[in-house]
Amino acid sequence: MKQSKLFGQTLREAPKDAEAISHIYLARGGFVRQLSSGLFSFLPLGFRVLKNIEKVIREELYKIGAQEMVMPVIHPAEIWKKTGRYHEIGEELWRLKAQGGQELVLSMTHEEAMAEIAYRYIQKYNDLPLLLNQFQIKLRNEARPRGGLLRLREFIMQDAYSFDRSEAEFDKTYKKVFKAYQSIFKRLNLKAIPVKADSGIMGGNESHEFMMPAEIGEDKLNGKNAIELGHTFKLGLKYSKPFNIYFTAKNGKKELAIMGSYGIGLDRLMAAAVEAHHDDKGIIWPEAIAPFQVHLIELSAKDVTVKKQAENIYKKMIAEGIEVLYDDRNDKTAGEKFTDADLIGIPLRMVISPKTLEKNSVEIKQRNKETAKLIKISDVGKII
RNA sequence: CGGGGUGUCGUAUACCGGUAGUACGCAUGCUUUGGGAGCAUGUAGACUGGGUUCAAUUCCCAGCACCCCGACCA
Repeated sequence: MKQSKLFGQTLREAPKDAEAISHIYLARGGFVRQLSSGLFSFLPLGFRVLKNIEKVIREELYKIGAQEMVMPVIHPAEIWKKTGRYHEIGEELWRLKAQGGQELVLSMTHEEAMAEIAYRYIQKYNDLPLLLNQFQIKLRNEARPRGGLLRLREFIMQDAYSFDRSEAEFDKTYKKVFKAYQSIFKRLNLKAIPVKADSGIMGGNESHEFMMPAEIGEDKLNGKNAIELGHTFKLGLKYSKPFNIYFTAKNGKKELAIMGSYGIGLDRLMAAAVEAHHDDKGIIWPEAIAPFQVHLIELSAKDVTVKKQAENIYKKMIAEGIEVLYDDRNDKTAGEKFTDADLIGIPLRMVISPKTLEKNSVEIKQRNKETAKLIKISDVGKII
């Protein structure tokens, strides 16, 4: 991607409403744009991060056999009445009506919608165990959205649902997802401490929250603030019963499937990554989710050779499938390019200028390191 | 939902009961290019409604929006 064409703009000043460091940097870097309270648009840079987060989660869940699908965000109120949650949940559940009067709700989570599917398709012993996953919008009529992306009215959630034949089988599944979640947070270089939690309105037997210590967090962990990155639920028969999710066991008898659900908020995870990885100049993205792998910067002035070399390197990297943001802007000074690069936070910065070209080299610097070093242009391919 | 606060160019802000200013951005030109460049010329703004007043962006009231604290929270 050529930066001269990149949609979005870095800002010297954060919008005055932004208080959370993640909100400030994501807004200043041109990753997101607030539409309204708790509602954000993702600009190209932010969207790339979001998609990378999705990719990491997808890979880890795929490893444990999750199948991906997707369900609607508008549900008939009927299925929420079936479990009683239509009346248990207050204003946070958005309710609306279709033409003709059908009562609908906006999905704040998908247990009901999933149970409705499971009821139809789970029939025999061999249909289980089953683990289904989706990335889908969640809508919650929050009394108070806050902290930029930390608490939203609309957000993208990875939510997986498991169905098992016995408690023992479910325990295995639960542990597998639990481990997958730990792998996900590890790949994002986030410290996520699992703690037993109240399952709240989700019901069921037990749940675990994955908590990341952070000053801005709104949850408590050993008396300190923390951000909830994910939540896993042992739902037991809470949804299986009202939705009659029966399978025929080996002995020919009908038995209820045991259900679990597992969720990670992608937007919040993105904000948490910034909260955990930044300095006073900007974001330091974990490699796994950085919007680009390499930030190539040319400081050519009027030196056409530098420009040409930069273009060459850019094209080579593209050809090799390296995700590179190429700062080809002619009207920006070195200082401004560096400042933008620090703010945007791509893990590896590569500078080519008359100075480096004299030595047939480019300068590389990791965003999280202080020192830069020169490498030969011919060796650029090996570094990445 | 209770409490508090704030609404001025795209962004951050200043001042003010009587002509709304600055910086950044953006545009054009010239100069410039290793840590947010210089000069010049442009561009663009008072949340909405009502009240007080000769006159309201400014004071008062209401609404709306946003932020913060709390309650709630998958």
